Amino acid sequence: MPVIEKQSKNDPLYKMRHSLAHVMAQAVVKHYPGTLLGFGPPVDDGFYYDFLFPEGQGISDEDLPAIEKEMRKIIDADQEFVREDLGAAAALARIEQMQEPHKLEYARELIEQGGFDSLSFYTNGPFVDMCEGPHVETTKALPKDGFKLHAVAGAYWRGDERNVMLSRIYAYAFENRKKVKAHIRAVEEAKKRDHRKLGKELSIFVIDDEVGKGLPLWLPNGAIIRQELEALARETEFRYGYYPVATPHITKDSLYWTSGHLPLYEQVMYPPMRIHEDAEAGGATAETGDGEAEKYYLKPMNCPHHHVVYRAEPRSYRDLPLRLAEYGTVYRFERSGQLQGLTRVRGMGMNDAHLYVTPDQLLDELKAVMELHREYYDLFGFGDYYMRLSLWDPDDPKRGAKYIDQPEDWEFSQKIVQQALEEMDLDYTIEPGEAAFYGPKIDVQFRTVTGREFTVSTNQLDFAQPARFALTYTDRDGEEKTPYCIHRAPLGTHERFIAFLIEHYGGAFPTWLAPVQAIVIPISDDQTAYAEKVRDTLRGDMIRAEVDSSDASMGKKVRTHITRKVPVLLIVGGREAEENTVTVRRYGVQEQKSMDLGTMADMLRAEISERRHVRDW
RNA sequence: GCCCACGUGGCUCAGUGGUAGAGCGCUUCCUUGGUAAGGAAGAGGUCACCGGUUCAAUCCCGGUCGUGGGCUCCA
Repeated sequence: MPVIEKQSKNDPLYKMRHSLAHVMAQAVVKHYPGTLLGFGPPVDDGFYYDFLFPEGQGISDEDLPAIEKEMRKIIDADQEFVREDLGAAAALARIEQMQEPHKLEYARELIEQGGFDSLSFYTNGPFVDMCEGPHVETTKALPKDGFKLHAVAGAYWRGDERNVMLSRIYAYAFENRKKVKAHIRAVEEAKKRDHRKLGKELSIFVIDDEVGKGLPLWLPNGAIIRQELEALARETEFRYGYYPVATPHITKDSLYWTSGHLPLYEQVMYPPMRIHEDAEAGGATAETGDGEAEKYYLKPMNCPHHHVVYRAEPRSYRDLPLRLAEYGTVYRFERSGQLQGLTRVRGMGMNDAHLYVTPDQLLDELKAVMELHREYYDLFGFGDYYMRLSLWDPDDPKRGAKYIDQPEDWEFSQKIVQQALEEMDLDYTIEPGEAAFYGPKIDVQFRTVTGREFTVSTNQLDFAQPARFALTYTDRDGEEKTPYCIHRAPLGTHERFIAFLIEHYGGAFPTWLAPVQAIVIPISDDQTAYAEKVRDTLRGDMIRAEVDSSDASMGKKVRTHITRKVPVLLIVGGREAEENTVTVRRYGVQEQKSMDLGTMADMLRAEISERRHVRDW
């Protein structure tokens, strides 16, 4: 079964990082007496530890070198890691004596709710920590130059913002100095592919204060990429039997009461416009205190509107599955600290669709949705992603508040979603308790070049919303029945998806997506007319071609357009003009070839229309 | 929103308690050049914004806004 397994704790790197975290904590407590401890686990590229500094004290990047120095002293001191197991009562007494309130809280939870009857402690030198281990034998086994403290960040105790905010110190940690250096270099290297940097260099988008944070403006280059993606979706969805719909950006509050987004989702929605139709003034005026005003919200999701489209006409089982698609623009009031380039924005164009299906169509439709993902991701050449199956948690004491509490619906829908994944032979992880409130989810996870994981596509099997909207179809037995709804968004949102495309290709887009597909470079002004003819020939084939008629030198022009990652450079001099040919220099290819203009145009057109992501001529 | 850092011409970044500089880009001129920077001249900044300290602030202090790294949440 292709379920992805989590990493082992006995991994030597895990032990080393975990032990270094203890060493760092010891160093921090020595420098800042009275500091309290939080958690300090290993992470993918090192470790962190959370601290609560004494009142009035804080820490910043400038303090890190001193802590590193202290850590090296501890490593040199060759402290032994000694494990001790204490029964519940003794363990609690021990922690109380340590005066570590966070550790105490966690220990109580482990004992009272986790059923632990003993807890383990690790001591190295003067430092004791409640910890399940394992650790290295002595600090001497730790690489003195294999770590680098690199960031200070705030982190709420237990990740809950109602709790106190701790100071987290992050460190990179690897087997040796060379590997740390290599990692830091890789991080620097990755920054060059960051979509924010390339987005600026390649004039794809801007985010301007005066428009609003999280509200990107698409420059012509970016708008072209959006159009190409929409064309791809339109064609693909047509082949898969979807119908397009279009719905408005703003909507009265009542729709969101029906859908259940109000009040549950309200904190993520822009506040409503309150509108009072003013007959005398012949327009609308904003109202504040008065209950007469109608409230309109910017839509945070497309599903309620699609449900209304479904409801607009009587439906028969013969109409199902009914697949309604829209690149709908939605707005979500994300907290300012969450915003990040194009990956986290407040206004976004979503590749959305809702599939209304009968129970016996569910499996095939889910599989078709998975196939659609595969088709798209193969087209783009994506390999580094995984599916995440989010289920409900029947053991959650608060499940009634978190989920529609209909166990038999959960059992049925989870089983069928997992079956679809299995039958499509996809790799996936299982995340209990992460489901949507109305059904299980399949998210598709990608990583940015800077290592952050994001959901690109989210898909849900919804057994609850159709009933809220009283959606029905007449079945063959004449009964009115409620359909299931599948939410799917394989291309996610334009914003996030294009961010990934920029990083995935390092800005060197496949020709079909490239804002400028071909640049014609005349060698001298004498060839301007021929260059324009070449350009116009290509434009006749709907190829985005331009002539560089600036008075820069040849070498300069070539350099400029390579820097802008234009897929095809066409050099035309006297010889080409005479022979009706072009000299082709492709991005990333050193050697060039001379080709007949018509032949070149045919090959380029084919590459674009087939949306090839490899350069094979 | 909260913690930490940062905010100098379009971009990348120097710099100083006495009101600013480079490279790239841009404009103009010369150059008509066969594949990753031809040459010259020029324009362009109330040093994010507001307030405070000071004889004097871009530089010091406070606040605001924005950006980046985290926490949480999510497409």
